[in-house]
Amino acid sequence: MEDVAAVAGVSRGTISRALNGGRNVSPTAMAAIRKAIAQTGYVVNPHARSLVTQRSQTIAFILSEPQERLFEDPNFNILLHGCTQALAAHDLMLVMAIAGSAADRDRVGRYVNGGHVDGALLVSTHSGNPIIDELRGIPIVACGTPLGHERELAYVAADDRGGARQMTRYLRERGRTVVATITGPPDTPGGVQRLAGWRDVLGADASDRLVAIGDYTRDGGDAALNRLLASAPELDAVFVASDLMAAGTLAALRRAGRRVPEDVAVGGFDDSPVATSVQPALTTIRQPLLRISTEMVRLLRDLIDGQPPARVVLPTELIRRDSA
Amino acid sequence: MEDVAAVAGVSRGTISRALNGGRNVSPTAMAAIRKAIAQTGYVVNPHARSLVTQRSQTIAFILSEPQERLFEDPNFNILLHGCTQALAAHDLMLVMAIAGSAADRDRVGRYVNGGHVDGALLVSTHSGNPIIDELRGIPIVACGTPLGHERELAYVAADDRGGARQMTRYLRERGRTVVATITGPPDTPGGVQRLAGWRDVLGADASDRLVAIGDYTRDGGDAALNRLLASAPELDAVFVASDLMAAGTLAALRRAGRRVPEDVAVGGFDDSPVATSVQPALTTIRQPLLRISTEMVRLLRDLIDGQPPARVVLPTELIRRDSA
DNA sequence: CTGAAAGCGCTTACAG
DNA sequence: CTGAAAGCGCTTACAG
Repeated sequence: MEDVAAVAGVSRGTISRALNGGRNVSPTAMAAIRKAIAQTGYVVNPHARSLVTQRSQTIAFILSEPQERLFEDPNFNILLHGCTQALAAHDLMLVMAIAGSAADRDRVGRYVNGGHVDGALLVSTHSGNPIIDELRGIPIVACGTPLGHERELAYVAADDRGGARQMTRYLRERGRTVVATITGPPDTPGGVQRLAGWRDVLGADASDRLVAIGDYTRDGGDAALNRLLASAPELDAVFVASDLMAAGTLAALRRAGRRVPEDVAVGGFDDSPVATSVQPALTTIRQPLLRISTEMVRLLRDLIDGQPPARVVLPTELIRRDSA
Repeated sequence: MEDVAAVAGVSRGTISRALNGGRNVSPTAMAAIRKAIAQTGYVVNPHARSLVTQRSQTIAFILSEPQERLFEDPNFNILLHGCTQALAAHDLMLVMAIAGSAADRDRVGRYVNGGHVDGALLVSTHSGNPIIDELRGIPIVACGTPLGHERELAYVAADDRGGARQMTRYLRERGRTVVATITGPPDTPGGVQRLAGWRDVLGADASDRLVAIGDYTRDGGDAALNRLLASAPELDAVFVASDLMAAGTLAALRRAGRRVPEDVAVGGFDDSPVATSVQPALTTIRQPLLRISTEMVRLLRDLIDGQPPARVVLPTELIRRDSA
């Protein structure tokens, strides 16, 4: 910077002003500085800048899943990609923070609280998320309803309940009479709300026999369907709370000799890449993940700018394919 | 830090020494400092530290794919996860950098050259990668052979050619006589080397009729198989250079009324999650992605420590499932 | 083993 | 519009 100042014939203070918005810099000085920067190949030292501004221009993307399962979830990719791009548009960088184990949480907590980042995007499905309590004073936006923290935390979520209603209604409209469901884990917002949406539509027909609890994995979906086949063998439709589980369901139905959709209609949730990779392709509920990403970033920036935490719930969309 | 010094009754210099390895700090001082830190809740300011050490303790994970296709590739997840964890083990953080467009490359180049990171992990399949030239003087380790930069760059790769040989040999040993292949793009190491491995085994039988060029996408695999069906309708086996393409191949074969593996055996490459999600499950070549991740991090740390660039090639493994 | 001091490279009131 | 100066919070020879 000293060199640039010398070449441009101005003081370092003026260089700094030119670099930061150009307020109070004469056109002449501006031009000289520009030329001097090009000539010297100068780049600002981010640490020196951060030291005084107290801003790092980076955001933590915290993955707080005990099993680190999110890494197998195709939704995660879209979210990560979306957030990275949305942040980049504002010249913010994303740093990955995996907080699976207690030790990880500790490390991530120290990192985040240590002033490395200006805020955090929190991605986790389970409630009672222990990392939240370790993050003190830093702006946070959660992805999905943060069960148990709805009040304090900003978050962006898809309309899980509404989406579940859409799908269940669709299955009934197609003439299905016994619509079972495979849920997500009961300690996840999707697990709770997608089940609630199903109940909304079935009303008095929502018997417990028709409910199997899944775990958002393919194998879990497979196993859950087998349980349903035992408790409600007459079922002719299943609303499965995630596409990945629905893929397992499809396999289980095949083994059981039930055709999809002829014998059993299967409706998924997510519209993740697996939806089109399985056979038959899944009729499902699309979560607007890209939109969720950009909204998360918007909310986080607002938070950093001192605005109060906000919540955004985004509508879902029914995608018709072959499984129902 | 001033506060801690006051509470512990020592100078800031001593605190700093205690924080950085504890060299030349008496046990008494050490204990007092520890207590003072706990009492005050002190955390070091990373920017101040980086300003003097010239180290940021963070590494860029650069995704340099024109189409940003890597985000749809399940291999990518494993790699990202593996790298994040391997870095975490050394208290290094990973920052995502997407360099798809020219504008992105510019941004990432400025970021990386600006001293934000201590090194970079470069993930990209295509050669002639323009970002490489923008990264000056910073330690880099590439994932996969960086075509055109093999000499200067450190990299970690799976043994593509050897793996292709394994698979082709396997198909022949199973009694298949006309083994076609669907390749990756010719400007990617996998595209080149997996084809070479196939040629190694087929020798004089490696007719161009049996080769279709793919693009590592599902649809590309589908289309490529259709071309093979036209140029070599008698084929009874296909070695497909990626599992994702193999998934497309399976779909195309189904439409063509050819049974897998009875009529046509299909061998994939990667052992990515799709391999087990398709029907029939893919016989494939496993790339040791986790191992690749840890090796990349090891090499990068060595590089940062001033050692010369090294190359590591890791063996692959044949995974037998149902498609061949 | 310890403290005083210089210095890392910026930004930002402040006075002009 | 501009420059001189203070200060951001650390680390690291240096002298003791």
